[in-house]
Amino acid sequence: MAKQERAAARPDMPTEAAQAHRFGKARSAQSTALLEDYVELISDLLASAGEARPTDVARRFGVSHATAIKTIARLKREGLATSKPYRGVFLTPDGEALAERVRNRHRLVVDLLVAVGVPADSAEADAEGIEHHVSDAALDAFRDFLAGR
Amino acid sequence: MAKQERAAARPDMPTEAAQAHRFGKARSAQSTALLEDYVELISDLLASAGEARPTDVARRFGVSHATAIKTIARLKREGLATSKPYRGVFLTPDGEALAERVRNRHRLVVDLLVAVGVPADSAEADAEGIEHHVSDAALDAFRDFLAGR
DNA sequence: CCGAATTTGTAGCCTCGACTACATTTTGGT
DNA sequence: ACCAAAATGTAGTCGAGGCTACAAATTCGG
Repeated sequence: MAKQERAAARPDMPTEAAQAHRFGKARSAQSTALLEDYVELISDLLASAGEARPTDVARRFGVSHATAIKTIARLKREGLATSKPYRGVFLTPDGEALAERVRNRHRLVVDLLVAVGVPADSAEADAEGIEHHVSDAALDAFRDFLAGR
Repeated sequence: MAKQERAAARPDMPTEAAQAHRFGKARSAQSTALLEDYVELISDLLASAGEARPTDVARRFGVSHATAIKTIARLKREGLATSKPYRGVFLTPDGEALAERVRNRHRLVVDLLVAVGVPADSAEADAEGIEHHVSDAALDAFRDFLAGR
């Protein structure tokens, strides 16, 4: 956290609001993280198996099928996926676009982690948690860093 | 949420279960992220102002005081903080130790981001979300990377 | 030192993501 | 073609984390 701005001398400064905003950002990112993961996995399943079934999704995430179905319902509510009863899940154009963005970002994060010396398997696992919190500015920096070496 | 660690890791764990485990890890990290942030902020307030009051904590995080008080109650349940009615919050030794670890990790992440070219203000904001998902292996790598350049 | 403002605490409600248990539909083997 | 197994869907519960509204304690200004 940003304790660079010392509060001792000036207890109530604009930095405080900025800090609150940062925390809010980090928190709300978490609410979309699940949807991003689902969309990415569904996209993968569609590409590799031709279909995405709730049970497969559930198994991949290590959750119960009921949980997967509920989250898929949320995806549908958000306009990212479609499905008809007992017929598998598909992505809307919006869903596909999101999947693509998420995929690229994930790859960039893994590459960056590996580039600074994180072991490949750790990088893969860490990226899973990190990727949802990386800003566009950071992604640009990652790209430049990876290109210029 | 995500309080239950499922999909136990075994040597013969198939890749699918490994993936499920990674996701589970990322999810459960979220559940501790809030506690880490609170502990760090309380530690800062205690150091800079001599006391940590629920209202200050709430304002810094941009949440209602009721939410802050509930989370502080959880901190107490987890053995990280203590408080008596109307008398501010204090950290247990465990809480202080956690705050110290979190502070160091945050600094490392910010330094790493800056080192790979992320603008300082973005780095500070991004670190807020990222820091809770960085493994020890990655932190070691970050340290080496920062040292060797 | 007393009443008003501030702080702190409590209660009740909401959504999300997880679970289990049960019901229903589809699919596959013989 | 049939029945059993697998997949899918539904219902109800729980804790975390958020909110508002209200109640009680503390602190401050006059």
